[in-house]
Amino acid sequence: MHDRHFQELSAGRGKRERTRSALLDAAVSVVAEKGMDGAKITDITTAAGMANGTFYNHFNDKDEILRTAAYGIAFEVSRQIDAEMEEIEDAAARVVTATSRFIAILAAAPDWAAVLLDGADHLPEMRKDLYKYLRGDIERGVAQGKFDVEVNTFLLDQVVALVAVAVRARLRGKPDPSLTPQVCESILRLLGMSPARARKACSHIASPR
Amino acid sequence: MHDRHFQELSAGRGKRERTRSALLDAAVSVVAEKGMDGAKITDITTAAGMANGTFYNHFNDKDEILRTAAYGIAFEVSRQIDAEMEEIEDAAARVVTATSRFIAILAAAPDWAAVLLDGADHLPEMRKDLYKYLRGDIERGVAQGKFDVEVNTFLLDQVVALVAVAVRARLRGKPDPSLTPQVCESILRLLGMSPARARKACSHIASPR
Amino acid sequence: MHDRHFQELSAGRGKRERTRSALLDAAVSVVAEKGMDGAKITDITTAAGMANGTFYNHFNDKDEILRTAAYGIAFEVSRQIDAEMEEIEDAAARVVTATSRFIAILAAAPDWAAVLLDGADHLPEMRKDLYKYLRGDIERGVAQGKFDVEVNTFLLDQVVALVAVAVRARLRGKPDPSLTPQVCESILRLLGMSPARARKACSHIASPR
Amino acid sequence: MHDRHFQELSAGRGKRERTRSALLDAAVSVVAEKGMDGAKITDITTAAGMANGTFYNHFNDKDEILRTAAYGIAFEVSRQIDAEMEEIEDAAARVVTATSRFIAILAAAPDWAAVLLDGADHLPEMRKDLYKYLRGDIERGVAQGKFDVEVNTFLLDQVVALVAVAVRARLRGKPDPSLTPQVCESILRLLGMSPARARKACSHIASPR
DNA sequence: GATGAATGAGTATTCATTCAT
DNA sequence: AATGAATGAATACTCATTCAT
Repeated sequence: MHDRHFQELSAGRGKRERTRSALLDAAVSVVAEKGMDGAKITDITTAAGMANGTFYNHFNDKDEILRTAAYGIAFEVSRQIDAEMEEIEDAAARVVTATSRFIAILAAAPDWAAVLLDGADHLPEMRKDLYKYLRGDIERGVAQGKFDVEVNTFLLDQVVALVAVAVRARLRGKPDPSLTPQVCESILRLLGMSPARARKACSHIASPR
Repeated sequence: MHDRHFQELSAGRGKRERTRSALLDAAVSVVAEKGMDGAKITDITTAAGMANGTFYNHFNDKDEILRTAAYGIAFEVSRQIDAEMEEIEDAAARVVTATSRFIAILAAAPDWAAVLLDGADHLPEMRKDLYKYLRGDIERGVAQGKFDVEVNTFLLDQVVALVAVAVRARLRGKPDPSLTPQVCESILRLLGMSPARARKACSHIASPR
Repeated sequence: MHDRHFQELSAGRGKRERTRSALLDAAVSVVAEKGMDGAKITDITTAAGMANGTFYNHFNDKDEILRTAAYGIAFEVSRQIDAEMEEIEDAAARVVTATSRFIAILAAAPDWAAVLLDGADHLPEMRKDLYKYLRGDIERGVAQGKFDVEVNTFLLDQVVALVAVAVRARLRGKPDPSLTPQVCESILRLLGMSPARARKACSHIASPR
Repeated sequence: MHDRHFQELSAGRGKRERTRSALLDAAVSVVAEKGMDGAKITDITTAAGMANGTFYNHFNDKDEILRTAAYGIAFEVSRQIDAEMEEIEDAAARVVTATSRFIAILAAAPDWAAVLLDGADHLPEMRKDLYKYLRGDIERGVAQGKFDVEVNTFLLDQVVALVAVAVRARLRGKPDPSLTPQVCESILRLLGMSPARARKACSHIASPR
């Protein structure tokens, strides 16, 4: 959520940790601007206000810092969403909440969005964790009789793809309050809810900002 | 559908055309292997069995050849699908046919799939054409009372994303006959059909290979 | 004096000669535009409306065509000047006439000027012929008691340099009627005439155009 | 005056400066050997005993290093000549001294001569500074009644051309003690002095080496 | 002879990575 | 640990020249 997420995490820890975190934060902002392929080591160290050689005191190569940054962000986003979902029982509500919160968080932190979207392509392992949560909620919905769908990896891929479309649209254009409800409805339809119930389940969402 | 698609198109034409086509075919196979960013001019000319300088007799830069290749493939795929859809009136059947044929064609020509998937990211104009067809069929379905959905760009993005997920899954794993029906069902659900009708509309599909 | 000087020379001769001449004329205009270093074989053949391979049926390399073109032009310019000087006896008048005619001819044929100026740098042998004429006139002037100077190669270099400065100035700027008289005066001064006599000897010149 | 002029200037300064200077010195010697057009980045770094990539840590392109080198040399030459001219009042003596010192300096540093001669063609701005000094001295001579000439850019071009001829001659052949007096006389004649006075004003010059 | 496609050596430039200070 | 200069492999692109048709 913050431009200096990693530095905040390492506050109080040793100098080494702080330097490392500054590089991670710099990497995030550079990737947001230029993409993972376009990000150069020099861009990152410059953004961090350091000499380029410093990079290699903390990371072995570009891949390592990008992976670390992407995982760090994915972890933080998961953490935030988890926290807000603790008390929600209804599976449809859980899916809707997770989706809308996910979009809201990334809308508020476009740099993170860029890193996660780019990371999803370049770092296939990253999806796995995400899938665990998602699968749980969907299976819960099937058990509750709310969803009518076969739960498999391919389904999860589809759901994630829809969320990604929404995030990308959110990044690209100006805020559109109907975007989040739309994609939530789509997901619920995908999971087997009728259009009417899907709409109802999404009616209370306010798209962020 | 063939590894030498462009060469076949140019068979009988002059030497210049044949060389150009050989480069296009080489580009396709290189992109399939390394992606658009990873494809180097040298890779392409080597794959085509030519000197690197020859490339520049036919294209100005990587972008030009990749764009040409991607459009050429998109055109051919569209042509094939179009031909098969001429007589289908029912919008749901049209969507299902287009989707399943699209997946089938790309499953049989994985190199093409790679180029189109990569091209969809790098060549935004390429989506536009695709969208025109798609939008027509979906609007027809709404008019027919089959679909219950607001037709906008964001919706088209979602549908395309689902198809892309299917193609990617198809490329990645071994053939799974349930994959195409699954994604067709998902799309129909997205468009507002009930799970039951969606399933029925997809029941006759045989996933390719 | 003409854009197609070499073609005119070869008119009536065989096809081979005409093609060769077309290349020479093309070379002249390309060199005028881009300089000797900047002129590419392709530029020349394109300007001549031929395929690039044709070039090598007539010349071994770029150097050869440029040298041939430069010599051809130098020869033609010499010829014209010579013709006009036949009857002039007075050495000062000869020098003034040769200089002013030289400038006038090149002012009327800027392409030739570019080739000769560029050629003077790249083709040191070219100067030799020029020097023979010049030396004769200057020695005549010394014999006539008009000039007061030691005639050596270095002196000729100086005279030629002054002429070149005038031609360059003529090419660069808009016509200035005082330019030719000025440089003629300079040359006569260099050769040992008093400012007053030098001026008088140049007073009748009209700078070209 | 030295083969390592730039390195001497930067002696004692940081490593960065020293490397940069080594490249400048290398550039000077490469240009002396092959000319500005013929000088390749690789030639320069090789001559400096460095990897080619190092070049780009210090200069953006060939133009930048050549311009820097040419200006650096022009500055040093100007500085040396200026120092020796401070107390000379007589305009003719100033012109003669500047000219003969200029030739002497470049005769002792042929690499510099090559760079300045080439630079005069490629870097038109470089002439401007030179012209300022020259114009001042000539106008002074006119005011003193020593020179009889109209002072304009074209005149300066002529004077500079004569000096350049002398430098080139000096570079080409073996030392000729009469060369410098000769060109000085020529210049004074050009400026309107009589052959006799011109000769006298140059009589004391000893051509270098 | 003319053609023009193919060639490949030559050159500039970028950038991840190393390493002496 | 931090620095930042140096490195050199990788890559795009140009263009004189060759040669089969």
